[in-house]
Amino acid sequence: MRRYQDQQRLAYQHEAPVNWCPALGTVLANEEVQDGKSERGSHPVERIPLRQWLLRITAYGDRLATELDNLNWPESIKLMQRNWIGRSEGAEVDFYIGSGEWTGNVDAISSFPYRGLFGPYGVPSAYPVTDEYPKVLRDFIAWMHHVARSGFPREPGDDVLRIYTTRPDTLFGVTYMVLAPEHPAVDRLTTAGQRAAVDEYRQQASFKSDLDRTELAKTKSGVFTGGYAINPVNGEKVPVWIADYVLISYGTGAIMAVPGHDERDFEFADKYGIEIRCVVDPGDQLLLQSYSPGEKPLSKEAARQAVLEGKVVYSSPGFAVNSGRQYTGLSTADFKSKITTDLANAGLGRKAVNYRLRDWLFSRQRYWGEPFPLWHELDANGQPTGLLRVDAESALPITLPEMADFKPTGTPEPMLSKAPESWLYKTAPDGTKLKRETNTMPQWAGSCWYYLRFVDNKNAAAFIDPQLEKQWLPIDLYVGGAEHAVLHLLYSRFWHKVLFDRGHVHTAEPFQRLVNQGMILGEVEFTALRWIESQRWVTAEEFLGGELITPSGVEKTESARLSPDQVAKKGEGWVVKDHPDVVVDCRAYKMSKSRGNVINPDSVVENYGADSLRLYEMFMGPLEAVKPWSMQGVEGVSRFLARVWRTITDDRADDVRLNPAVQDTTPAEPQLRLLHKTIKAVTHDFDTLGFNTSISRLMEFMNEVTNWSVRPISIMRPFVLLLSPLAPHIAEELWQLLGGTTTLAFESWPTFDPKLVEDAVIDVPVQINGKLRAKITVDAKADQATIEAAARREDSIISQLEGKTVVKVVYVPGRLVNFVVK
RNA sequence: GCCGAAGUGGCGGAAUGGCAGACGCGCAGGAUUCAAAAUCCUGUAUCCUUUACUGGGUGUGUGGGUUCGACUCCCACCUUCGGCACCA
Repeated sequence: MRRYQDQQRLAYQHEAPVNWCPALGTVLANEEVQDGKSERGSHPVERIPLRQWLLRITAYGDRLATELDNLNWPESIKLMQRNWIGRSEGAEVDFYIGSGEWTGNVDAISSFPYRGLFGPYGVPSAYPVTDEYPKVLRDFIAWMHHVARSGFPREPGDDVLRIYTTRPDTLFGVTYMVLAPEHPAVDRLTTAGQRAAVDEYRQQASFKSDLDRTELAKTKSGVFTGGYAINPVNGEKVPVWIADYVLISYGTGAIMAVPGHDERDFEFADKYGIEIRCVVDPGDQLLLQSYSPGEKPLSKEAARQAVLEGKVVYSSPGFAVNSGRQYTGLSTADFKSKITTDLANAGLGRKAVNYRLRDWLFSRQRYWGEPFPLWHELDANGQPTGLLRVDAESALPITLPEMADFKPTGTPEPMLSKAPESWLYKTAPDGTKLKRETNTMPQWAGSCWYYLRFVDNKNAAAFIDPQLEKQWLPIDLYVGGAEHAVLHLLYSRFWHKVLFDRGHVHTAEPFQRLVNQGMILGEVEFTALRWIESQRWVTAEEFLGGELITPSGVEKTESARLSPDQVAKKGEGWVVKDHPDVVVDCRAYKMSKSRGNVINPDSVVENYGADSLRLYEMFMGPLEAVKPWSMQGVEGVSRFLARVWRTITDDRADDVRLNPAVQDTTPAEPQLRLLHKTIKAVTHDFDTLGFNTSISRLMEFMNEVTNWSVRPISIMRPFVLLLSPLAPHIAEELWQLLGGTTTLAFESWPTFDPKLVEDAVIDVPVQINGKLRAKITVDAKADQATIEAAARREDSIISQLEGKTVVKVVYVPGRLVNFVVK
């Protein structure tokens, strides 16, 4: 009972190889490791076995994947999460291995007249089994008989290898099996003759880091264990190998290998000379996906022939061949569903779902981080008994102890194990000695629920008031970076669902709409290659060589930065101004310390002010686009804000006072029109998150206003309101100057009068065959006949229409007139 | 290799299928100034044409298509950026 409960818990301890990062002094979750390096700081990550805390996020894998569907998120982020979760459907199948000791005439197994799962004579036990067959075959038949009656066992027995496959339709194409090197059945299967080789391979595999495994992904390696298993669908004996291309942490850590229809298996079988058997006929379709290493593309029919002969791997759907009487001829999809049912009925397999997603490694060895509210029971000798106790709610939150030194030591020992004894130990009322859990939570623990706490952050009785939760959540719009796609944005969805299941929040999803702001890159850089020794530029011609042979030997190149006035545009690209044959690379890079292109916002604030920084970031381009930084761009918006300031204040006065041109008068109609058009445009742009265009609207407004000798207060006040979300500090000051008595944060957003945004006369472009030939100015309410007639009066139109026949006139009300002529 | 996003002046970028290049930067010329900074004004895709800021051609990565009309929609390709990468 206790063990079953522990198997279901959302938080559990588990000993397994984990991502240990010595430089950060902590273990990391899979999501925090990229290309074998830490996501923060790019430090090397090793795999070492450690007992760690995990959160059972895989239990939510299905919901985390399917409930993405109704969210208003970028499709690319949804896809990244779905790929990371990596749900796949297939089947688990047991391959019989018996005790592992196969004595007697084992070759006879393959000549045994096996007729498939449900041949006309029923299960294999219907065949006469005599002593001439080896013991393992008799055991196999007895086992088949047994599982046919008792059903597929919940947990695999020691006498089978349980595999997971998404292609049960290729069971007849199995020519070997592969276990992960760490698989528990390896010992039992390894024969005396193969023992040394197997042990050596396992040893090597255990030292390989994730990075090594990826780097070596090009070439497969493995070792034959010497052992065999029996394929349940045809009774064949199948050699069992170990190889590190099979991962212990996915599926069952064991696979059936079908080299005819799986590229990895094909590569492996090709290398080790294992039989490749075709069981899927591609027919006349999808042959483009077939793959033939090191050879020229084949014609359609030749490619099909190569697949059928097992010379080329084919992993797409098709029609079954060589798959026994019941299955041959079936389409891949039909085959899958039929054999899955048949296997289940025979107790040999079952439908199964697997996830690429792994449980979330949730403990860290750093000092900073929330301590776990857990105590380990200690026995009389001070050793942990393995039993845990949980802190009472009243003891929460657990605060970190005061420690003089809390820098990471570079060992996996948690920092808190050096905490003062008073913090570390206590005795329970029943006399049991207890020691605190000394791991801490990762930084994600806080970001998983901060948005809930923000709503009600002073509440001492609950983490959020249920009424407030109902009122404020879910979050309508969440702006965040795409780099959190499979980190924070996945983790917090998981926590939110747990809270939802327990009734603490009323929606299953925390963030309704997600917008990814694009990354800001460093300033654009010009770089060109230079020979290190001679410091000469590498010309386009030399570049193809890559190395220069000089009297002193081989000369290498380095890349060097150029200033904008050293380069010139030439055709599509850039070249060095003084050496037009030297190609210059022009692009912006991700900000990084190592590249030295980091822009510190503090120094921008210091030089230009927080409003300029904010306004520039909004003005750079679309919110979601990746954009390079430009100091000159900051200067531009800074100039705009200065112009706004001078337009409203008197810059010749010593103190801050209103510009004499700003007066409390009735605005003229053109002034009102400009204001209302601006209100309309800015409001629209805010709704669509088009902040860059809303700022250009404000700039256009300003370009007009600076020409006005009288600037009515009733025009300037709404303008300041429009500006305030983008440049709040300067807006606030101007607001007060314009007579605002309280902060403009409490003012309501200005509205526009529809009558004032329509013009009385409009310019209508006139096209001939879709080309612009003239523009006419007409009354906004003019009808088609009037506009067409006016267009025909234009000189340029008259001359263009001369001698031609108007076939058709396209008129788009208020937009354009187009004469189609012959 | 697989998946996703994006390609428009010297640069960042703008354009419900309807005037391509708004707005800003940069650059050039001018005003102001003893001078400079700051500020203000004018011009600024490209080629041809004209006494004329005249008129015309070309032009939104490449090639096709749909349409009266395409930066925008469809097909194929190229390039760049981002993500994943033995997941059976």
